[in-house]
Amino acid sequence: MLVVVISKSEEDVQSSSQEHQSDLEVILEFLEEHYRQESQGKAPWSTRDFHISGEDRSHELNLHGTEQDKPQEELLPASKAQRDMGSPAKANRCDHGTTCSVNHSPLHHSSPKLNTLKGGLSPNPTTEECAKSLCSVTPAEKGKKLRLFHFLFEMLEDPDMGHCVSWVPASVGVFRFSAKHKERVAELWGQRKGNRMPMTYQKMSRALRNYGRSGEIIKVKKKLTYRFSAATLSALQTQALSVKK
DNA sequence: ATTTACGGGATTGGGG
DNA sequence: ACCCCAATCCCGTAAA
Repeated sequence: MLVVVISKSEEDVQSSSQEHQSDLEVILEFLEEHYRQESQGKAPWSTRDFHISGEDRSHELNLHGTEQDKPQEELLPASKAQRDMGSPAKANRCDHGTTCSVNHSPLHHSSPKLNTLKGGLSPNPTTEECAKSLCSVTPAEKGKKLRLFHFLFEMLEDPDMGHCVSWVPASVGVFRFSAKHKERVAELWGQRKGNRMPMTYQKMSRALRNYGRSGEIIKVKKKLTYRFSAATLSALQTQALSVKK
């Protein structure tokens, strides 16, 4: 396992671009966490899952997270004005209500679907907390609220939101907010929750940090960057797949 | 020196 | 009434 990582590192050193360097840092973060969990005898994912499929996927992906932000920076010029207006979501892109017509990823309307993780939960039993929390969250069925990490996953799977949040290439489950549009994600989150007061990135990121305790989402030591735990991610992905079918 | 992002204790609110 | 816990508020600190 270490061998794989080392070879990856060398590759990054060779390419020596700053972006690759940053990704490497993220990967190292991931490794540390992995090691931590393993040393507790509770590795929630297999070495294979992490290093092979993860790395392989990274080579397939041709995206560059930081680049993604730039070309579309001005896509949402109205977002601030809309925030001031009070009920912006409906005017802007779909707030996942019943009347949206934007082209969506298959996951887009997943608030009801993602909320039924129970059915699609992967049989990965090692992280009991995660399994428990994911299983217990079936808001649509039970009338509970949508959870923040479901919402974020939904955003991440939505190509239309790529300029606000996006997966970090070459690192499994790691995602990054756009510095310019992070507030937009928070806004949408607040709207989805039906909050009276506008949600902000600051508040949302605090909620994100709270996930650190349960291990559902872990902060990466890099600006605006977080990582889904493997268990959470696989549960969400499994759910996504079952929704697709 | 200033701005932005992070960290975390305290509080709130909904569900069981 | 009480407990639990995710979400939110708020303020201090770190980092760019």
